[in-house]
This record gives sequence, C-alpha cells and structure tokens, in this order.
Amino acid sequence: MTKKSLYQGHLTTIVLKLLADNDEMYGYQITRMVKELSSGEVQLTEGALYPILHKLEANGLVEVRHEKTNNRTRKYYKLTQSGHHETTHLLKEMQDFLKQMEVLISPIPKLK
Amino acid sequence: MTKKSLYQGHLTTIVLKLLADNDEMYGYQITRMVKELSSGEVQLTEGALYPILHKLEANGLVEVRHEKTNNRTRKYYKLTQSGHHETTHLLKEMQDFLKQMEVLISPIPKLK
DNA sequence: TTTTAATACCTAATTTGCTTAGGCATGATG
DNA sequence: CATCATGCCTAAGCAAATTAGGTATTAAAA
Repeated sequence: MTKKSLYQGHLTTIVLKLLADNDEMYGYQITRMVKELSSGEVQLTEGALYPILHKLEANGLVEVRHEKTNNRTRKYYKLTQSGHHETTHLLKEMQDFLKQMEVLISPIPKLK
Repeated sequence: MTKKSLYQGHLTTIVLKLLADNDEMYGYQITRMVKELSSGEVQLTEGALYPILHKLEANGLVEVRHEKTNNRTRKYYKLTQSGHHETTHLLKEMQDFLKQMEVLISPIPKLK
C-alpha cells in the first residue's frame, strides 16, 4: 500500500523536545540532530521543519535570535515560558499515545 | 496549538491488527472494540474507518462476506493471505516507530 | 407515543501536515 | 570548476484524517 511517514503529527513534539534539552538551536542543526539521534531513520526535512519553526514562533512558543557567523546567517530558536509548558503537555500526550499504541498492537483482544 | 489526533497514519495498522486477532469483524464492531480496548481514548470514527476498509478491500488485503441478521446488514471483513503479510509488515514498522519515538523523547541529547 | 439512542452502513467537502521539488547564497572539497 | 555541505526559504500537491452530513431499523426513554 502506501509508504508515508509514520511521524506525521509528531514532528512538532520532536522539535520542542530538542529545544527543551538543548536550550538554543538553529534549523539546520535540528535536522542533523534528529537524523543522528535516530541513526538516520527519521528524516526531518527542511520542507517540514521551517514551517513548524515559523508556526511555533507565530504562536509565541519560541523566540528567535539572529546570528551571523562568517557570512552565514543562523536563526537560533529558544523556548519561551509557554513553549516549555506546551512541551511538557505534548510530551505527556505522547507518552499516553505510545502506551495506547502498545496496548492496541500487542495483546490479543477477545471477541465480545 | 492544534489538537489533532495523534493516531494519524496508524489507523490502518490498528484495523489490520484487530482483523488478524479476531478472524472476522464488521465495521461497527471495529469502532466499538477500538474504543473499548483503549478505554475510550481512541476514537476510530466511521468517517475514517469505512474508507479504510474499502481501500483494504480494493487492494486485496481483506475479503468481505455479507450477512443479514434480523433486517440488519453486516459486512464481515477477513484478512486475505496478503493481508496477513501486510499486517506483519506494518506491525514491524510500528514497533520500530515506537522505539524511535521513545529514543527521541526520553533521553537528553547532547549538543555537538 | 413520540423522540432519542443504538445499531449498521455510507459519502463528500474541508482541513491538516507532510512530501516533493524547487530557489538563493556562501564556503569547503574533489 | 563542479559538487557537496551549510544555512535559510516557499509553494504545489497529496494523503489521511475530521467534520458533517445521509439512510434505515430497532430498542429504550420521555
């Protein structure tokens, strides 16, 4: 059948979690780290990432600092207070989701 | 931010897993069982389910048996051989996905 | 008794979130 | 000197759900 990404709907959570752990990060760095942490399995493409970052900024969950290092512009993103709250919330939801998925795919349910 | 379903992209796998465990099921029954197994947490709505079942049938992963019980028509779905194969495959993918998600959200990654 | 809830199927417009596929610019590597 | 890595970006298209309906029968509740 189809072969789409299973990570749909979870990318924002992944990004927020990275920011929560690393204080400040820039976009390109995020894509590299996701790839590294997942041993190359998870591809957080720039086409997905940048819209996410812009949305987070628009919603006040991150703030941006511009930096210019040898003619290269970087935009560093950092969680705001509400960004931290949202991250905690999303991670909790994610944990519940993971547990539910395990329940749904592991045991053998009985017919009623 | 948004509050969408985290189960996007996993519903087909859930349906296939149920069929693998229960031999034969009909649509309405599937919605009830998902709800029950997840203690009401996962809502597999009919608007999502029926298109999935029809697609599975179109792709030859399930076969259908019509049954009429006291003026109520039920369509029983049952995995075909390739349906069983696909289920095994998707469940394996799902396991990998769950492991990856745990890696991505649990540990504290270090800056490079 | 009439309306609501449960059973049982269905479709279609819309939204969402990602993929795909580009574009621009700089600096290092082959 | 061309390609790769760094670093930002957007927009068209697609797939999978959500939302919001529809039909019909039977049982329970008001």
